[in-house]
Amino acid sequence: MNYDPYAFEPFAVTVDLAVLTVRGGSLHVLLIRRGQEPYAGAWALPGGFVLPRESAETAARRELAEETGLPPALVAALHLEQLRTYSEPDRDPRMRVVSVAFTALVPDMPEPAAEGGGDADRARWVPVAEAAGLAFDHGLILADARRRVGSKLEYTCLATAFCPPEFTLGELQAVYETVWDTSLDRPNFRRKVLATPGFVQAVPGAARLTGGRGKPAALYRAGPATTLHPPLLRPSEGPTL
Amino acid sequence: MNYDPYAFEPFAVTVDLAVLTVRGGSLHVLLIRRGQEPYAGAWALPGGFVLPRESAETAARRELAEETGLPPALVAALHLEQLRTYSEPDRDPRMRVVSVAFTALVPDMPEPAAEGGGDADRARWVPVAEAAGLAFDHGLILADARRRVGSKLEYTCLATAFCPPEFTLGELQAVYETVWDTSLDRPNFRRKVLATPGFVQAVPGAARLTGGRGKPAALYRAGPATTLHPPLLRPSEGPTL
DNA sequence: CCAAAAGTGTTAATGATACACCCATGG
DNA sequence: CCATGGGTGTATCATTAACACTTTTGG
Repeated sequence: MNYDPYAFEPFAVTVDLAVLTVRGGSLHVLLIRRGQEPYAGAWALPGGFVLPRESAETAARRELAEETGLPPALVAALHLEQLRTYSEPDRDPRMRVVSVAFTALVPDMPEPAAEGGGDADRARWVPVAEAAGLAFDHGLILADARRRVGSKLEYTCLATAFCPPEFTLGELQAVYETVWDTSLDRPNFRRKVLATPGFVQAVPGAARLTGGRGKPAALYRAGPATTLHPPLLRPSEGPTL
Repeated sequence: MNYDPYAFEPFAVTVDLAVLTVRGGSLHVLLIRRGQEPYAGAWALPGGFVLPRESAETAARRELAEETGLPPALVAALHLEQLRTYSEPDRDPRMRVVSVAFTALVPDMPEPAAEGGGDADRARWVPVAEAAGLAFDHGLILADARRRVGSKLEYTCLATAFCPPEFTLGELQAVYETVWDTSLDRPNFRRKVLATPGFVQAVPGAARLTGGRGKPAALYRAGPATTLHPPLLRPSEGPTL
């Protein structure tokens, strides 16, 4: 164990973020269009270098704020979770780059471009189904993030992170249906959610007209619970984590 | 995004391994006694530098083979899984070290010291209950590993990784009871395991005298399944992952 | 025969599934 | 008044949990 800082070819340490949201019935990911080689013109996950005095978590929030126009308050509060670290020697053609990948879940929001600032004009929400040919190994990272989010919905209360502060049970169900790409039985979903203590809390008296037509739906807020016991298993297939 | 390799203070990238086993009714972790400062004399997780042309996974197996006397065949085959990456700026007092932590599960085996070679004489199995005051942030890593393993037992077939190639259902149940620190109902455990296709496969005709007394138990091998559907939930508390 | 460990059976409670049905709103 | 989405009720089935019981071995 030799700790001379210059004993080895230096490693660069970066972060990459798979920021997911549910928009109009399909899962979207926040991508940046690359301006330089390699992969110039290709879409990539937002990310960048970890600075000498930063943890990876801190760097992830900083890069997200810099590269996208997302409001700082949202970036500070959003649910950020380590996915895994990607360290294949040739994942970046220029030098040795080890990247710590994170997953973040956000409610639907306007295009980041609208907010402006920094590199935000190159950031866009892209349906994951259309996110092929990403730069570096970002396609792999995105696939891992989807798998992870899908299985976390089963046994955690994470789905509320995809919803605005106040949401209807129909919206919450749409999150599950979008991420899992299945349809769920509404009455059963509703009972399951309401039977789990601390998953959601009713907002007294409030209601929202969802799509113009139909009965106004009651509003709920995310509750204090973080785990789902027993879990809400998706139909027929097994989680892979 | 500047990719000059020397633009930043260099980061060292290391791996740390939380290698767990079940021995005599309690969970043990493989530790190395440190020979040099800092933390000289303290126990630490095995680990070391990622070399310039290695992935973290490769480095983890190499370091494990070098630092402990574990047989190379076992090291090559063992279940190794990324836990998470620890990147707090001051986690190592000497320089900036980002560490990718892994968890490995192995069946009970002799003390690595007996096998000799390398630094193996400083490696030992220590009950996790007694593993306090570890070097660096290794106490945190170990705690994270325990949590992760506990919740993976719920929804994966991973428990067989703690068992020798052929094992009894009593031994498998002991793995669950040891990791979760609970007791399980034997008939129900048995039914659950046998009802999950591909979890275990009976070894025809074979039987083993477990503790001298009692009826000989049938032997099983790990099956091809990797996930448990529905999960085998531990009594009363929620997983944290 | 007794203790210990493996293995089988039975029942009640719990949770999941699949529906049928009613309510409130906009057009 | 009807289409649409929200919300309730209920019968049925699968899974779990609790516990009594039988079997096979060593001392």
